[in-house]
Amino acid sequence: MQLGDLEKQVLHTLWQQAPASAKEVYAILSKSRGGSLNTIQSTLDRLYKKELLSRAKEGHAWYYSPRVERRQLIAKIINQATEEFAEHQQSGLIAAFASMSEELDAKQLDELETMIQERRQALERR
Amino acid sequence: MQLGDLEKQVLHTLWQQAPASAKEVYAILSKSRGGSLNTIQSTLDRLYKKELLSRAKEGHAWYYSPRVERRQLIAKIINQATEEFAEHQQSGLIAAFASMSEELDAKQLDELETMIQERRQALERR
DNA sequence: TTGAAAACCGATAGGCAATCGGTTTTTAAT
DNA sequence: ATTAAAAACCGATTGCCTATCGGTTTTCAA
Repeated sequence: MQLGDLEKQVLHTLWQQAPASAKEVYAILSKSRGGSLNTIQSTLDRLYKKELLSRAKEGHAWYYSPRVERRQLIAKIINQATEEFAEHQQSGLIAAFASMSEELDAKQLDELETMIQERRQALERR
Repeated sequence: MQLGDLEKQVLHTLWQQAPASAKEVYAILSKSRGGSLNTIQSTLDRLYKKELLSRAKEGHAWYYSPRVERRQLIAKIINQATEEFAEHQQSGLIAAFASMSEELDAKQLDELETMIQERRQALERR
């Protein structure tokens, strides 16, 4: 899943505001980067074909929405990275922890444990 | 940091066995994928220019070694992914956890906590 | 000194994001 | 129904990067 610069910007835009038409996305992004509406249109199309966006016709324009949440995409990228590089396949997160724990301080460890507790409770509640 | 297929294979090879010359890497990889020695040479060169490998001359050949550990590269990729996509910048690992915790079961949570404990002890020992 | 080994250089192919002009389709207003 | 505007769609182009490999130069050791 390789994403170009503009594709990322479009995704960010839609995570903030969706659904949105090409014109609307263009209105937002053209301020910072110029370019033409057509460019935005074909980028939306590419993302749609990559199944990262869904779309529905409303009036005469397509309205696009992200098909994955921000966090899901991050998770996907991490899983992919760890699959490709980790020695033994394990859950992406476990591999990530193994790779990154050296950089963590006590406070961050506390944070993680809090999140783990929350997750445990979510599991129990089922 | 975009890596092609062959570049990944070369990295894997060197993580298992380094330092190694182009010829040695070629000897290993040609079994599974054929190709020419020159291709391996230029791939090593590209990785060297990307500062993922170091090299030293021994005899008349360069001997290459990884300049980053496997886990460092994974960590780098994760940090990069989270920087690009996370809303608020936080430690890559914290963001990763927030993104991925939904997928974890009780056993994996246990594993993580064990690793956290280990990390705590490593911190204390300093 | 010379022949082999390896590095180095340059060209090419293939894939993908970004770009945008031009054409077709759709829609809404008259 | 007609038509003008809006938007989608199509296709070409550019630029970047990996992979590939032939050919040339450099290096080293016998």
